[in-house]
Amino acid sequence: MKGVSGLNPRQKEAVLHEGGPLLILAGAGTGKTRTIAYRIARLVETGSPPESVLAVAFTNKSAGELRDRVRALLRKKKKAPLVTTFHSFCVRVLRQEIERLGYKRNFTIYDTTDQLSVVKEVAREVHVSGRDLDAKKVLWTISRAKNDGGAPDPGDGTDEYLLLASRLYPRYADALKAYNAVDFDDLLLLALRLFNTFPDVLRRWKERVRHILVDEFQDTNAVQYDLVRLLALPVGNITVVGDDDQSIYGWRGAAPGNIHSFAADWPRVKVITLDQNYRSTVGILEAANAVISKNAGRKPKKLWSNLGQGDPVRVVTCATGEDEAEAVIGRIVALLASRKCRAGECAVMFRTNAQSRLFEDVLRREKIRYVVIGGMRFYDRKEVRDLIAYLSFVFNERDEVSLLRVLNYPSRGIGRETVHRLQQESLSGGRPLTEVMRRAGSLEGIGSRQARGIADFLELIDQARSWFGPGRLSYGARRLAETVGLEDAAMRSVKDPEAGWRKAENIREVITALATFEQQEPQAGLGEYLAGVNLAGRDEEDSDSSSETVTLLTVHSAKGLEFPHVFLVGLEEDLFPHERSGADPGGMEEERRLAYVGMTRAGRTLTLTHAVGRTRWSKDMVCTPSRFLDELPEEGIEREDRRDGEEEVDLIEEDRIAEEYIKRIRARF
DNA sequence: GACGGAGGTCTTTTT
DNA sequence: GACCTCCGTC
Repeated sequence: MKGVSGLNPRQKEAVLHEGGPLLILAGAGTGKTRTIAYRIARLVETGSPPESVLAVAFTNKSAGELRDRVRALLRKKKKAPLVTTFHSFCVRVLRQEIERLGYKRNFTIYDTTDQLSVVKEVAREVHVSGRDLDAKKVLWTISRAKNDGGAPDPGDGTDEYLLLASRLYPRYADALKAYNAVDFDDLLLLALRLFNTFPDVLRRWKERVRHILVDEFQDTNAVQYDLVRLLALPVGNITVVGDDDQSIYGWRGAAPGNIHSFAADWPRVKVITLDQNYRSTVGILEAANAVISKNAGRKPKKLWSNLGQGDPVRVVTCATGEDEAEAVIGRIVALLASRKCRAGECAVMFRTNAQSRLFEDVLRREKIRYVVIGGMRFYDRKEVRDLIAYLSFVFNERDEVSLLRVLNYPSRGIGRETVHRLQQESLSGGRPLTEVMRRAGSLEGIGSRQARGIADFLELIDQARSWFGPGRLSYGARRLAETVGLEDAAMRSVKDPEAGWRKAENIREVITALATFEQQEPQAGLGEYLAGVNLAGRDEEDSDSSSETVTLLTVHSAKGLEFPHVFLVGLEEDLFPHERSGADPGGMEEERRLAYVGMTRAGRTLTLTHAVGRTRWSKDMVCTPSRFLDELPEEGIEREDRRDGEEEVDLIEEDRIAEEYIKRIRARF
C-alpha cells in the first residue's frame, strides 16, 4: 500500500483512526471513496485478516468502484476484503443459513417483473384484476412497508390501496415462500430475521466480521442499519461515511436520519468532516452550492476547492428535446474534435431513463460510441427473460413465475384455460404446480392434447436438468435453447426481420455470458449466475465502458461517479423536478438534492440544458424552465439560446409548439 | 379452447 | 412507445 502522504490531515485522521465507531461526513468530491479505500487497506496491512473486513455500499456501481480502489492499494499481495452491496452480502448469508427459515437453499430472487406477476396472481384469487388493479401501486406499498421492517398497515381502512395491499400481502408472502423465492426486500429482511432469531448464526457472523464500513450511509434504510448495527455490537468497529445533501433514496425508504442519530447510537463516536473538494472548479461548486442552499432544514456547510474558477457553467435553452440532443452531442463532437478530451470523460445525465433515447439517436448518427447505464436493461428484454426463465425453472422447480412464463412459450397448445385449471387444482390441493402437472393426464377438465403438451414439457425439463453442472452452464443453456427453439420463436415474434435477428443475437449473448461466467467462476452453478443476473444485471453493460465511450445515465446511477464534462439535461418543471415528486412531503427537497448530486459530478465543465417544448407520451408539451435554473447564482453563468436563427426544421417545430400552446390556452378558457 | 391482431392506457428514481 | 386487455378467427 502506498503511504498516506497524499492525503490531507483529516483524511489521514480517518484512515488512521484505531478502532471504535467512526462517522465521516464527506461532501461531494472530498475524496470519500479514496479515504475508505485507504482505511480498508490499512486495516488489512496492520494485521486484520482480509476476510474479517466487510465494506458495504448501496449500489453495485459504488461497491465496484470501492472494490477496484482497494484492490489497487493492496495489489495482489493479500486476499481481498469483502466489498459488496447490502443485497449481495445478504445473499451470501442466506445461501448458507436460509434453511433455518424453512426455505430451500436453491431459492430464486424475484425482480420487479416477477413480483408484479405474483401480485396479479394473488389479486385474482380475491377477484381483483384487470383495470381494477394497479399492481405497481400495490407492490410499491408492500415494498415500502417491508423496507420499514414490517407488513403494510391497513390504516383506518379509508385508503383503498392500503387496504388492498394489506389484504394481499399475506397471500403474496405465502406465494413467494411456496415458490421458494425471495424478493429484493426479503434479502435484507430475512437476513435480519436470521440474526435476530438464531443467536448462534449471529455469533458466527460476528466472529467472522470484525470491521464494518458503510458507504453512502445516508441511503441506508431501517433494516440495513439494523443489520450492520447487530453485527457491530458491542465492540463498535463500525465506520460510516455519508453526506445528507446527497440523500436521494427517500422514496425507497432510506432514512437519512440514520446519519444524525448515529452519534446518539454510538456514544464513543469519532466524527470527522471532509470539506475540501478535489473534483470541481470553483465555478461549478458555487453553482451547486447556490442550488442546494435553497433547501430548508439543512445543516449549513460549504465545500471549497482550490482548482480555480474554471469555465463558466453553461445554461442552454433548446427548442425541443431533439434540439437538446443535437446541442449536447454537437458540443461533445466539438470537444472531441479539438482533442480537448476523450469520449469517456463526457457524461449525459437525465432524470428519467426514457430521456436517453433522443441522445442515443444522435450519437448513433454521429458514430460516437456510447453506453447507457440502467434503462431498458439487457436482462429486461423479452427474449432474454424467456431464456433466463427457463434457466430459473430448471434451477428451482418451485419457481412458479418462471414456469408460467415458459410453459406455453414457444406455443405447446397449453392455453389460459388449461393453466387456470392447473392452478386451481394446485391451490385447492395445496400442492406445487409441478406436482399437479405430473398428474395432468388424469385431471378432469384437461383435454388429451393439452395433457400431451404438459407431459412433453415436463419430460424436456427433467432431461434438461442433467445438461447443467459446474463448468457446463453454457452448454446446458445452448442445448435447452436449441431444443425448445427459442431463437426461432424470437425471430417469428416480430415482423421486422432485422429486429428478429437482433433478438436471436441477444439469446446467443446470454449463452456467451454464461460461458464467460463459467471461466471466471469455475466452481459456480446456475444459482450463482442467476443471483448475479438479478442483483448486478446493470453492471453487465458497464463492461463496455471505456475511455472511448460517452456515458448516458440517470442522476441516480451517477451518484458516486465523476466526469470531467457533465451535461445535465431536461431541466424543466415536471420533468426535473419530476411532477410526481410533489406527492410526498420533502419530495421537492429530494429533487433539489438530486440536482445537486448531478451538478457535483462535474470536474471541469458543467452544461445545464432545457427545452421549451418536448414530446412526451407522443404528445407535444410546452415546458417551463426548471426552478433549479432560477436558483443558480447571477454571476459566472453563460447563457445560450438556440431558438434564434435555427434551421428551418426547428422553426417549423417551434411553430407547432406555439400552436399547441395557443390551443391549450384556449381550452382553458 | 388457442392464438394473433387491434386498440386503449399509463409512464421516476434502484436493489 | 411498451404493456395489457379485449375481440375476432381458426
